[in-house]
Amino acid sequence: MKLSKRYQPKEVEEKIYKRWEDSGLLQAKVNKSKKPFCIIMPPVNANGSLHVGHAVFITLQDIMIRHQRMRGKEVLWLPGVDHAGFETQVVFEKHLKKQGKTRFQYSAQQLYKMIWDFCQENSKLVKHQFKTLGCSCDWSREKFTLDKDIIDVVYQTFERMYRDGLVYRGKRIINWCPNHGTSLSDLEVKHKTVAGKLYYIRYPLVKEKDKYIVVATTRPETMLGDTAVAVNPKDKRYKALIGQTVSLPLIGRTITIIADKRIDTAFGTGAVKITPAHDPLDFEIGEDHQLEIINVINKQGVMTHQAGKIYAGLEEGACRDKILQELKQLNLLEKTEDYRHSLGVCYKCETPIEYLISEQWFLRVKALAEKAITVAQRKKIEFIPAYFKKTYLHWMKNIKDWNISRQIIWGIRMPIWYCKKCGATIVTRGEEPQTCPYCKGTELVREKDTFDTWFSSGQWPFASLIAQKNKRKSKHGIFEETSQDFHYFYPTAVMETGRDILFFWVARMIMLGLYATGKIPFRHVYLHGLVLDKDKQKMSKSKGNVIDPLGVAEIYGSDALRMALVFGTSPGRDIVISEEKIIAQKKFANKIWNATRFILLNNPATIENKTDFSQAIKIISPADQRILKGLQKTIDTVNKDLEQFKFHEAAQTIYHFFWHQFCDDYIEASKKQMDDPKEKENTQRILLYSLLSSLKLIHPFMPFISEEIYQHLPLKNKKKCLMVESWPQFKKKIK
RNA sequence: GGACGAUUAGCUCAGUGGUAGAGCAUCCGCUUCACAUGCGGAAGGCCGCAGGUUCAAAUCCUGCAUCGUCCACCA
Repeated sequence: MKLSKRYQPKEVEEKIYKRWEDSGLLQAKVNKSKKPFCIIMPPVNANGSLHVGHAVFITLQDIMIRHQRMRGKEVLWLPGVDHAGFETQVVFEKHLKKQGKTRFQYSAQQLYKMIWDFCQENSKLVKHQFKTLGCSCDWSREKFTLDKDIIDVVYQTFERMYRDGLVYRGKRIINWCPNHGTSLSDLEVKHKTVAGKLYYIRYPLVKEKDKYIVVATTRPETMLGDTAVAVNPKDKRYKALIGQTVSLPLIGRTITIIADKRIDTAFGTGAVKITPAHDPLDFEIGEDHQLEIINVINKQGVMTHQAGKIYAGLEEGACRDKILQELKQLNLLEKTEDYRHSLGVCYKCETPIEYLISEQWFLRVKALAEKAITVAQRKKIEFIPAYFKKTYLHWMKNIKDWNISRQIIWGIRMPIWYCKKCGATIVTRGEEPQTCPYCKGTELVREKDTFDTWFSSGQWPFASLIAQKNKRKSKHGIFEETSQDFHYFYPTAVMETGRDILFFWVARMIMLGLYATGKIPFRHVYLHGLVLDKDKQKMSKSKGNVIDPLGVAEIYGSDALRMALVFGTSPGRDIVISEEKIIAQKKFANKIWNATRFILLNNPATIENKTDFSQAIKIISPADQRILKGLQKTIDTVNKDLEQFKFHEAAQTIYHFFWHQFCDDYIEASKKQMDDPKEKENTQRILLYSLLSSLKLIHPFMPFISEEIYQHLPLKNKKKCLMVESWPQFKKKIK
C-alpha cells in the first residue's frame, strides 16, 4: 500500500465519513449490558449556516463521544435543529427587508409557511456541514423542535403546569419591543448606557399651592400616568409630607405622597413620581400600595387617550417636548441636568424597550428554581469550569416570573382557548376543544401567542429522547408515553454549550427537566467561551474577521480545524483562533501521515501475520524503553485529562508525544535498530504498536486522518473502523 | 452598585504548592534515503504590584491596580 507524500484531507474526509455512516456504527442501540453515554446536541438554529462557534461545540462533543465509544460505552449523540422562534423571525425579516418587503404584507399563515421553507433549506445545508466537520452523531434520531411529537411533549408539560398552578395569565408590566411587536423576557433586554437628561419637576401641594415636592425623572412624558409620588419613610426631608396630596401638573389629577423603602434617598431629590403602567419598579410599588394604573403609551410608542386629549396621538418624543415646554411656561421645571443612565433596549435591534401593562402568560419559577439550586449545591449537577456554579446560583436565587408568551407567529402556538360565552380559559394537551367544559359554549377562540422558544427548548433533553420511535407506556414523570431511549439514556451525561446561554437555556433546562421528569437532565454542564480572532476581537460579519469553518476545513482539513480549536484553550475561556494555528495543526496531520509512510515502508509482511503482535514486544534498547514508557505515561495522562474534561491538555500531550517522542526520538533510533537483525523485527513491532496506540488517542481529536491511516495498517484483527476500536491501555507496567 | 474572570516568553495561550511550558514568530546550521508542512541547535520570562501563610508560592490567603464579562429597579 502506498501513501502519497503529503496528506491530502480533501481526498480522504468525505470518503471516511461515508464509511462511518454506511457502517451503521453511528446508530445507538438500547443495550442494557452496556453503560450508556448520551449527549444531547444543542439544536442548531435553522436560520443560517454554521459558524466557527458551532465548530467549537462539534469538536468538543465529538471528542467526548468518540472517546466514550472507544471506551466501550453505548453512546448516543442526538442531533437537532432549532426553529429558534424569535431569532429566526428576526433573521427572516431582515431577508424580507433586503427584498423591500415587510412581515406586514403577509398573513400569519403565509409568513409561517415561508419561514418553514426557509428553515428546511437551512437544515439541509447545516446537516451537510456537520458531516464535513466529522460529527459522529446518530442521524437516525435527528429531531426538529417543531416536530409533532416534540410539540406534544411541550404541550403535555404546559398543560400539567397549568393544572399545577405554575402558569397564569396576568396583566402585568412587561418588556415590549416596539420594533418587533412582541414582549420579551427580562433576559432579552440588554442594558445600554446612554447620555440623557434628568428633569426636575415641581409637583404643587394641594394644601399649600405655593409649595412643591420636586421629583426627578428621565422620562417626563410618563408623568401623565403618574398615580403617586413616593419617598423613603426614613427621609427626614419629606416625613411631614407623607400622606399629603399633590396636584399633578398639566393634568390636575390629585395624587398622594406615599412612603416606600425601595426609594433611594440619595438619588435626585429623593422623591419619585410613580407610574405603575410604564416602569417595572413603579409597577411593584403600585401593586403594594394598590395604586391605580393608567396606560398613557401604547404598543406603537404613541400616547393613548388616557394621556389626555391634548397629548393623545402624539409620538412619545413629541409629547416629551410639548410637556417640557408647558412645564417651563408654568415655571414648574426646576432644572435640567445631563445624565448618563442605563436604558433597556431590545437585545436584537437595540430599540428602547417600552415598559407596558399587557396581558401575557407567566411561569411561576420560584419553586422550580429552588430545586434547581439544590441539585447544583448537592453536586448532582457539576459545572465545568466550576466557577459558573456561582453565576448560576446567583441568577437562580434572584429569579422572577418568566413571561413565556410571545406575539410572534414563528413558534409553537400555545394550546389555550378562551370561551366567548363565559370567558373561561381552557388549556389542553394540544387537542382542540369542541365545547367549553364550563358553559358548553361552542364559540372558542384560540390564543394567538406562541411560546418563548426557550420554554420549549428548555425541555429539549427529555423531549428529544421521549419523541423517539421506540415508544412505550410510562409511569415516569408527567408523561403517559415515553421511549426506550428516554429510559436508557436519561439523565444524559453532559450538556456542552456556550457560556452565553447559561441563563437562557441551561438554567431553564434544569428547572424544566426536574419538573417534568423528576430527574436532572444532565450530570455535567461544560461551558465554552466565545471564539475571537487573533486580535481578540469578536467575530462579526460587519468587521469582516469571520472565520468560516467550512472554508477552513476545505483548505486545511477538518482535523486541523478541530485540533486548532482545542489546542491552547481551556473551559469557559474565550477561544482565540487564527489561520496560523490551523496551519500548525495541518502540519501535525502531515507529520502523522509521514510517520505512517515510514513505518509502512519498513514493515514487511512478517508482522502482518502475527495475530497479536503487541504481546511479542520486548525491550531491547534504551530507545525501546523510552518509547514504551513514554507511551504508557501519555495514555495515563490523556485518560486523566479526558476524565476531567481537560481536552486541551490531552491534545497537547498527544501532540507532544507523537511528534517529539515518537517521531523525533524513536523513529530516528529505529533506523539504526532495523539494521541489526537481532532488533529488526522487535523494532518493527514497537513502531506499529506505538503508531496504532497513538492513532487511537488521536482519533477523538482528528478522526479523519486517524481513521484513514488505520484502514491502511497491516493488522490481523482489524475492526471495521478505528472509531470502534478499543481505547488504548497498557497491560504490563514498564519501569 | 454587585458578582465573576483575567494579568505567565515578541504574539496567542496552557500550567495552579516542589529547579518556568506549548504553538507561532526570531536567530544559527542542515537538499540526512517518512516528512523543508522537515531536522539539529540557540535566544527569550524577578509568572501585574504589595503584604501574608509555608521548609518551599507563578500556584494558597489578604489588599491594590489595570483589562474584560455578566448581573442589577437608581427613577
